[in-house]
Amino acid sequence: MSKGENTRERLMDIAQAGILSKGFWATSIDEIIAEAGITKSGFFYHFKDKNELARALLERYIALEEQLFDDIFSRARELHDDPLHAFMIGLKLLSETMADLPNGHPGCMVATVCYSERMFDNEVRDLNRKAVLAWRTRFLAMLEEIAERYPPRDDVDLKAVADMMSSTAEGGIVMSKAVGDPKVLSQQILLFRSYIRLLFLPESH
Amino acid sequence: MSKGENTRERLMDIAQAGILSKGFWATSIDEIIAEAGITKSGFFYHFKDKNELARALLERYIALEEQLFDDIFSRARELHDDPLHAFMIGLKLLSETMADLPNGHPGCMVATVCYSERMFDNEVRDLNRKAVLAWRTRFLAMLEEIAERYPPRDDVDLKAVADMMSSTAEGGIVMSKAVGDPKVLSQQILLFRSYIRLLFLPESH
DNA sequence: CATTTTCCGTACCGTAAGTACAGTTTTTAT
DNA sequence: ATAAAAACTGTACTTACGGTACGGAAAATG
Repeated sequence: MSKGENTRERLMDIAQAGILSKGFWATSIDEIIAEAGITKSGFFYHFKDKNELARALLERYIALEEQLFDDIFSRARELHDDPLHAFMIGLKLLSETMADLPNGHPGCMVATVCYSERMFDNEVRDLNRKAVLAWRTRFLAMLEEIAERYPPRDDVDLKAVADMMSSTAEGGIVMSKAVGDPKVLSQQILLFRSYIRLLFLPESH
Repeated sequence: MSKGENTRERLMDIAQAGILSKGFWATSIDEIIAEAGITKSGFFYHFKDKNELARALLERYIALEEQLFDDIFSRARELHDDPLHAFMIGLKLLSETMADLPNGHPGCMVATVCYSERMFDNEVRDLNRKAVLAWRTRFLAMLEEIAERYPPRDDVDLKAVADMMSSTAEGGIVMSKAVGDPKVLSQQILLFRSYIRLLFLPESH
């Protein structure tokens, strides 16, 4: 990593920490550059305005999430060949990963953008939309494979069930932040897992 | 309603619309007073600062939500005496109510506060926490009544299931906003309903 | 009719985003 | 070693916003 890239990453780290706890427009550039030990001109050399900072942060965040999902669900598939059981294992791993975050999940950049959408340009909003639709596609593929082998016990739209994974995460993060209890998020993921079990797993009499 | 209260309400209406679409700190006082046709001094007569505006908005929002839940689930109980079926009817009604919102759900003030928590004082954050805990209590009571008659088919913490109602709503709102499709929220509520059915309703062979 | 409530007008302060632009240091390629 | 490109610094400025201070006026109310 070149020196320029290094500084850029550092600025983004500092910005993200502030943004997820205080909100985007409450995190000042002055504050970011003070912590980074750089001047304002230096900041604007890397990002032409705050919107570009937001875009960069969102892109990086989305890529990291994709990586996390890839890691967890491919690991789960290694542990069990059946798509349903692998998915269940993956959800357990995900729940544990979330529970192990020292101060709870810091917040989702996607939700941050949603709750101040008008302040970002079309490019940022579109990036956000595409990330969520990519999650939908990812989980829909898993669910379709599951549904082939295990007929669902309720007439549901699998696309909506795929969205439920993301929705559970987003909702869980908000709830965790609201009540100040990091456990709520992992608990909600486990409840989604419980739903998947009841929806697909045949009753064992 | 006196003239003062009237103006106060109008200011809050304008502020809320801006806040839910742009975020709290992106909605300027100048912008609010311009739309309300009032001066800055007039604004600060009603709210000593923006924090007090946030507190007032949150209080009003929470009260309205409580009213909505009261209406829907008491109406549902009128339609069916059994707690499980009444809950299912209530969820259907809630889903329809959300689907009927012309431009989709405008956003949840509770989530807005969560995603800029450090910018609000303890009073506002505490108000937020209490509202979420009140939702938990409300739905937990319903679920306990259900669980008495219908033994759950999975070993779950009913408190977490109660939280799942709020989590589904919060997550659904974020997802709806992200993909730009108001239907996602009502869809997610119906999936929560599907979970409740599978969790409590005995299999009909 | 007196008083309180509900505002208006104006002037001001500090902070933040962003611009402009010239100059300087540090890397990197040749 | 040196030229060129990359990564900044420094200063000065503009605009917008949150918030304060304070005197006064219109309007509702008892």
